[in-house]
Amino acid sequence: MRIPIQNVTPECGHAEVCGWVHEVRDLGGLAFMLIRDRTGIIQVTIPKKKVPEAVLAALKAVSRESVVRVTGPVKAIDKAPGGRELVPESIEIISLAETPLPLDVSEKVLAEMDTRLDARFLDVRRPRVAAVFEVRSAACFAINQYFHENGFTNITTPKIVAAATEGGTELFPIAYFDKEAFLNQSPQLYKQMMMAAGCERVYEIGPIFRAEEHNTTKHLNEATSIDIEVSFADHLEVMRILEDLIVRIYEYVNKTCSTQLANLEITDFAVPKAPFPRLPYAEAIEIAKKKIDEPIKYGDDISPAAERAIGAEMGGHYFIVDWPSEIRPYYAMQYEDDPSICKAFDMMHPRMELSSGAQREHRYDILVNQIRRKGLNPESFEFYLKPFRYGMPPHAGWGLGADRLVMTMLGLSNVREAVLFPRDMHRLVP
RNA sequence: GCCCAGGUAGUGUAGUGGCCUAUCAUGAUUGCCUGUCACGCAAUCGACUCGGAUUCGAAUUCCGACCUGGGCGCCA
Repeated sequence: MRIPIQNVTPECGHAEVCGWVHEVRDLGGLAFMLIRDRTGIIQVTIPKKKVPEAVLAALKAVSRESVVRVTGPVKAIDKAPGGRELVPESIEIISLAETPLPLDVSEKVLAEMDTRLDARFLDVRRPRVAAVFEVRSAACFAINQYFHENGFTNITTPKIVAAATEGGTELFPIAYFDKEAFLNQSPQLYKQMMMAAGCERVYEIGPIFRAEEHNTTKHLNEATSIDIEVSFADHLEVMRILEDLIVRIYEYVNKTCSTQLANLEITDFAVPKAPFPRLPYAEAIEIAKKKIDEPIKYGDDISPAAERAIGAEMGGHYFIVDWPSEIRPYYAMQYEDDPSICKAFDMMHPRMELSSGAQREHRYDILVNQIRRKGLNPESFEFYLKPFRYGMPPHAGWGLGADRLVMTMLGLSNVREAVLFPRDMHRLVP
């Protein structure tokens, strides 16, 4: 029976371990072989005069990163790493790795991102890389748990859609039998439709696709979005849900991922505190004006430099609220007393935007007017507008970038670090 | 799409016109070595992205292509 390496102790007496050959050090009459599985590394010590002929043959034939099965007695030895070692009765080479390797798993020489992504399967063998995806998995678990505890229904919406439903971003066209179709940029319209379906509280974690030719460390053409929509809620209520969720994710990672955080050399993991500050857009612009040189005025989008300047001032997660209606989508609800601003918000990490959301306009006539005022034709929105004519509750929601969440939580410099197989302008393989 | 910086052994690098038969590290191969833990020692192997131009001479300068990193723009 195979034992995970972290569970191998002298008390086991005898053990069988399976894993990858991390390193071999041959001292002559004595050799050391380090075996790694996802739980840890164990030293296999081979006194050449005392082990079977077949073990010597395997030692000679094996290459780094080959998969092996090793059996033998476990001994407590102070001078061995972890205080224990395995003396092999048998070493079976299950899968011999070719040499040389496309990158150095033992990290003596660090590879560049492009090289790493080309051989991602080897890259992820590095504990510090695996740790990112283990933390990402823990975060996903915390998210699912939070939503289930809070009465949300998990939904799955189509990723193949007929038309550009929101305008703005470029879509990827695909061949769909004899029709034109696209990869969906957002589940926005579908989750709103689920409000008309009476589901009241829905969430989805899924891929979104954007055909923008951007070339930055925080944009990808395929991203993972965490989306919610809540009936009978306003923007303030879904903002509370969002900050609550962020705190929950950080707490859960902090509680369950100490090994992974150690592998990532993160010693100061800080759980943010709710509530996050609410910074009106107009004030955000004033901060940016004071701190950076470029010309900024009310009504502009917030540039990356402005985002960083405001983030430095705020020092932690925060919301930007009360956005000008003209720079938010048609479906954002405007304030009754001042229609020039709307009930939309962005949730920011000091480094970048993580989420945006709003209370939606649920009143059919007003919504149609807002579509017109954006210069769009309501007739092409019929599939979206139809549910609003048959009993649509007031509702609000947001979308949160999962990749950026992991990136900012772990202080990664490039969003590609947080995605197993990132898709950008240049990369389609593997 | 624009701008900037790059492309040298499997990996990561040094090298600004001749001293390059190209540096160093890591790796691979072989040999020696009984407590390594980035083991050590010795030998060997392995590279200038592609095409064109300038020049007596190009890794190095110029032009073009392709590729990569970063910034900006774009990004419901």
